[in-house]
Amino acid sequence: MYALCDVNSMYASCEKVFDASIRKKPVVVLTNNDGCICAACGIAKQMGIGKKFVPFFEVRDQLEAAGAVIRSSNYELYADLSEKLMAVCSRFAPHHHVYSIDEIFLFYGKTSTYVPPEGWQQHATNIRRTVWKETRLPIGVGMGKTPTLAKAANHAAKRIEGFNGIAVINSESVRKQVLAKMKVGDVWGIGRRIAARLNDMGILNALQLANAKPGIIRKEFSVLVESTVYELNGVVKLNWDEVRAPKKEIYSTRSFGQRIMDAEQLKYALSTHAEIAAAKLRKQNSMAKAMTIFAASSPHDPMGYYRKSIFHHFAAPTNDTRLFMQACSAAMDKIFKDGIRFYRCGVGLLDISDKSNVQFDMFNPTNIDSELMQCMDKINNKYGRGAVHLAGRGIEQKFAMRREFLSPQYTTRARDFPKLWCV
DNA sequence: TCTGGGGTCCTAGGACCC
DNA sequence: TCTGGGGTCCTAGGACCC
Repeated sequence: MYALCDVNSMYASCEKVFDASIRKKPVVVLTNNDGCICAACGIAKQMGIGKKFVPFFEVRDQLEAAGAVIRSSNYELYADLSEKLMAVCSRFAPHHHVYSIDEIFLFYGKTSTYVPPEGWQQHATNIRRTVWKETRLPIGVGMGKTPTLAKAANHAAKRIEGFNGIAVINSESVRKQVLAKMKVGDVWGIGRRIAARLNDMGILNALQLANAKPGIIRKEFSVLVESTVYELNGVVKLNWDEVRAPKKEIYSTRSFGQRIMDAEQLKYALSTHAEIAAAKLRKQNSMAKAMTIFAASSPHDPMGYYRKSIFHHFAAPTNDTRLFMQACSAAMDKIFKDGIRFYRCGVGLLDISDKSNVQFDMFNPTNIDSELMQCMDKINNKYGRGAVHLAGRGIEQKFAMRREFLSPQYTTRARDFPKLWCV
């Protein structure tokens, strides 16, 4: 059995955890740089405001007229609450995999006969109640025989009337009931494009997709969509190891708070991304043998779109931030161009392999897992990202994010700790 | 002011080489 | 009858997810 737990409009819910005064108001959270809307609480959704990924400046007036509470992304807060959430959920199953900041897969083992003493329905209820009690985050719990069915159940838990946050697909009748009420585009792995083509073929809901002939789906689309068909029928195609497979590419990219036209600042930004991506790489115990480094103007820039990327090979697989930063410096000459209003930049680590499979290179000893990097990771994990960093990313960064509506750092900054007991 | 998210995986097609 | 390389590597962009 698989379970998927996820938080209802995570970012908006997090904003409500420490601020009781906004719990009954429509809350809308913006993306980095206050660019777009990325989350809206249930109340806001009911009012028809807060559509995901609409540019903020286009709907600002409408939101203010509706009396919405507007917040910038307070990523430190969400990450911290996410960690607590994952700790609670993971207590309930022998295996877990954190899938995103607000989603966790639970796996109860291959033996399909296992049922918890209290039964699946009650088990799911217990997870949901415990999470609410210990974190004050509302979650939906979906369970099914495959990851895709667990996802579908989770969708039903939140969207289909009568489920109230919990859905367990453990019989044919429930499976059909849930899938019949689910639009094919809401199935995990079916995006806008494929959904439109499926609709043209007369496949409108998830049950119709489940009943389609796998061979035909494979021919029309891909092996991936074919796997989805099997999974909807309870046949596991995405086994546990695949669900938690290490990443093959790791990126760190961001748009700037303000446009950048200065070479030094661009280099600092790229170095910062190298640092972030490298830490992610080490966290999954991998090494990278290649890297892509890019910077670009805005696609909306009246001067025209400029984008330049540089591909860099390392002599041997590495996870050393210093080498990644050197590659960024070397790429600068080719990427930077005077007069370009740089809007975003980033790096990607490619050609990734597991650390344990990497050979020590006697001519290039920097590829070994250095103690310095391990030490940096330890300090940063304990005191927060950037507690220590290499000088290459600059002391004074001028491209900080725009976060005009930031809530207090309730959990990560001493002076912002909630003081509700004084009220 | 004047605004437009971030991450991962996959692939078509161009550049380059022999 | 008509046609005329093939392989590798990188880049840009699409598709999907949250």
